[in-house]
Amino acid sequence: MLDRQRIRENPGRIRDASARKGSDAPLDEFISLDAERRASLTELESQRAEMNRASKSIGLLVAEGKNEEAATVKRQAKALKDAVASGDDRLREIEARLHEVELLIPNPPHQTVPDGDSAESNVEVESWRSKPEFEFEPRPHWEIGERLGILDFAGGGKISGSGFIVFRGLGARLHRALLNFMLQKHTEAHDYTEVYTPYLVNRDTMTGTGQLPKFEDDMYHMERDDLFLIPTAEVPVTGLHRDSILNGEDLPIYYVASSGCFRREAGAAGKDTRGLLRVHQFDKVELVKFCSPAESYNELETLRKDAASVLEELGLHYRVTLLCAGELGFAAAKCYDLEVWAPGVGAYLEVSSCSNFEDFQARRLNIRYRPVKRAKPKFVHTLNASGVALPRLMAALLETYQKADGSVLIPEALRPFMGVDRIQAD
RNA sequence: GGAGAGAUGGCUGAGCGGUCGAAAGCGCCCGCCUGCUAAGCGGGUAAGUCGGGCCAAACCCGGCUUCCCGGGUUCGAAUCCCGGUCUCUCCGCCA
Repeated sequence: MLDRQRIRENPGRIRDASARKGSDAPLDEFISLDAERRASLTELESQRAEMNRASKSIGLLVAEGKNEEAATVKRQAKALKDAVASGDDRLREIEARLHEVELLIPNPPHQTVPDGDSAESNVEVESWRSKPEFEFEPRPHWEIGERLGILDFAGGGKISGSGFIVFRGLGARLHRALLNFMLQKHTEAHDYTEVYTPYLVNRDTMTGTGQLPKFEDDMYHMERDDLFLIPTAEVPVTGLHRDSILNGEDLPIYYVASSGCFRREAGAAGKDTRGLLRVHQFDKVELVKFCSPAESYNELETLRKDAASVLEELGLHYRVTLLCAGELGFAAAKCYDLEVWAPGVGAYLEVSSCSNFEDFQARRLNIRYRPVKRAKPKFVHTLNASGVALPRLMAALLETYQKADGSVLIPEALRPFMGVDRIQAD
């Protein structure tokens, strides 16, 4: 959600920005509704002021015992009441429509975001180490996993359907080890506060971070309770400070949360879906920051480094791309993708999106802070990054550390969490 | 799931048809006092929005809205009535 005044004063700018994102935001409707709202608000308020004055004088007249005069004013007030009521209904209707429309306007991209409408226009900004060399043909993780008996795709399909996965034995332990490794890193080395949140959230929370109303089809929805399964911990963690005024001295606030993530992946059927590449349920460690507007772009850079440090410690080759405007999410102003190299699949896998939402989510969620004591509250900036998504990380890890004999070496950093230094077939 | 209690400003908490945007206290801010500090004294301290004071920011003035949310009664609702949400207590159920 954008500052209404910003749209009002610069509709052309916002229109261009939406176009860069490839969005057909209903700006004309917004502008006319906004004008209509302000006109009827002014009118209604003057009517209401008149009525308030009348009511107040009745109170005074009654107190003075002038009952006949009070009765006269009462009759006048009754007439005013109807005018106010109808004006109020009209305003409410306009406001509701205006709000619906404003929720569909995307966050404009930051000026450093390149133009473009496909992944080809993304800009690689960094690359860490190089692709590992193999003396044999590296296998994809689904082959490695099934040969070792640690990934059970059939089991997931049987109990839930395609796109659901079962980890077994050391595979399940590797899953747990990776989560613990990442959580420990972010809490101890990077000073994030760990939180554990609900996996089911209400409609308001889902709207606050921008998933609703546009992307309802991508979400699992519990109709009976009108609750949604979270697609990322970003949703509950960012929602944590909804409707509050934070103390400026407490900023920045850093949170890390490990959670299950649930995505219907409607429309993505058949695309990069093999193995662990695209599943309906996966675990992810998420980093979320709340900070002042002046700091948010610095925070974005450190956020990205914090997320990438996971890959570096695990010795996995990755690259960082700056997303072009057309690839940028609805709510983000700027976003880097972290892509880890999976030698078996022969592709870079997106394991983290590091985004600055500026005040877009904060406005929807009404999260503000006081820069200094007694100052007016301002909206915070919110950021988040995966640190990182688990299945694809595991895929890259299995493929990078596979050996000719089919076993997989466990990287040094992970051994304390695994208890073994290698996974091999029984 | 059943029964009961509650929801008021940054916090605690009073108010239970009119002058209440709301007592009092805490916290915070400004000032006074005092070698310094503490204490004391005086004052100020909710948010949003619209309009005006200047074009913008700060600030000031005025209107409107907001005492969990929605609806109703009334000229007038924090206060009365109805519905809902959440919190707490007890019972039931349950990992």
